[in-house]
Amino acid sequence: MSTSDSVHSPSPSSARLTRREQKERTRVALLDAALRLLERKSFSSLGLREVTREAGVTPTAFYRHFDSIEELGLVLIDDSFRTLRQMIRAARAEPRSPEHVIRSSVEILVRHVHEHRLHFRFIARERSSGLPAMRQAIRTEIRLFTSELATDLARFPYLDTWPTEDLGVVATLIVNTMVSTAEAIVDAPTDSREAEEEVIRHTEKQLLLIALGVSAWRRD
Amino acid sequence: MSTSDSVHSPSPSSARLTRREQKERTRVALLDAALRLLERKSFSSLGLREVTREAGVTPTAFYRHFDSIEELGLVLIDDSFRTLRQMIRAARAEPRSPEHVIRSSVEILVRHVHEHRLHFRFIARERSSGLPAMRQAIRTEIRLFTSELATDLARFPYLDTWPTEDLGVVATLIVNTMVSTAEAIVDAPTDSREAEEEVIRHTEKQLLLIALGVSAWRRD
DNA sequence: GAACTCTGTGCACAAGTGTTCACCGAATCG
DNA sequence: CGATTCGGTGAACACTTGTGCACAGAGTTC
Repeated sequence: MSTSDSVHSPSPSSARLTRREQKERTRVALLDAALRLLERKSFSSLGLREVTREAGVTPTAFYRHFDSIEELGLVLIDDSFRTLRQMIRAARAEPRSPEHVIRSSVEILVRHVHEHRLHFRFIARERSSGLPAMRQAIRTEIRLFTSELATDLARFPYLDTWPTEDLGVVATLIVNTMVSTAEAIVDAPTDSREAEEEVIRHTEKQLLLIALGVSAWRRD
Repeated sequence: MSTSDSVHSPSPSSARLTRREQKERTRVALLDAALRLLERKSFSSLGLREVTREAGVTPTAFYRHFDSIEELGLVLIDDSFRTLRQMIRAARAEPRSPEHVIRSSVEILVRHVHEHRLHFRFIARERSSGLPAMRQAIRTEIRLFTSELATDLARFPYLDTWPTEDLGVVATLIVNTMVSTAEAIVDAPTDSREAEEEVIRHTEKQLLLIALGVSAWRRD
């Protein structure tokens, strides 16, 4: 039990806190605790008391921050997708020489999955299992990402003449591949470097295959 | 509450039952009840009492059939994959003219998802969320399917010269696409015919794209 | 500095959970 | 037919859960 420190007795680093700071501190403590527990459990089996116990807070304190665990879950999804959007922005900012776009995209994905492992794990878990509200939120977020990718694709020469539907099909295929890759990395044991290298190699080949298919598409 | 019929008072169709029959009957009643509940809940939040209540049986009766709910879950996975293997056998038995292989494969997948909606839903849910034992079981089953597909691919002309690793990459890509499609269909509202038509059309295009990519692969 | 605000506490409660036990009645067996 | 087996019941247990209420004590405001 390492959670013996009460929230009331502040850590030695910060002598005294304003109320806002204090409240925010236990709020993130609750969110972190939940995320930590969600590494091993699914959200639907997550208990309010369980979270507060992990956070080192009484159950009743929970209600000062959230009306229910569902609400906390939605905040968690929001946070998770915030980091994912950061990733996408990073990927777009990258200087994109066409021949290295695949390698660098996969590299960025892998790095972000490692840096925000718990967030990705949580999304992967709840994507097809969670409460309807969560699944909906996740799905629309992924859909949004997909359509952004489609408009990005439309900027490439040759692809700019494609109908939007077909661009969407390609984008969906790419996103699905990326999602599978992310899930594979999250599920893989943390230490096995070579297993991950294999996943990366496979993903790059799959994306290359898709790219080849695209360039052969209307050549009949 | 339509579960008022006790298991003890046999349905009028079958006057008297042997003990084996009777036991098997409540066993499948438990499994069916669980599967029914799992359409709306995730397995980790499934309670023993909940299942027995839905099945119209006392909680203690459960232990006459399973040691725990986890065990019931594994049986459920087994059953689910039994139907999936049926599907694969059906797909392989189909006369496979190369130009229609995509259309017929997708058609078979869609039909089976509809006929065994609850099984597919269950697998989709627990694939990335369930207990470790379940996830492991599901993953190895999908992996097995993938490698079978890879050996099938190796029988095609032109592909028979490919290294097994690359065949595996292609097979994985195809299976991922199929899994995504199955999930989309299971999640879609049951009535919307046009939404499903769109999913089918997209899937076929994606598979065609992959096929094109494959045929362009070593032409550099 | 006094009055107030608010975040966290402690206690209580009803409801639900998994599991054990003795028991019952009908199918099975000698 | 009598004895036995066994799939079901019902009551009881020790817990855990979510939630409500009164209260404490530190931060805030006048």
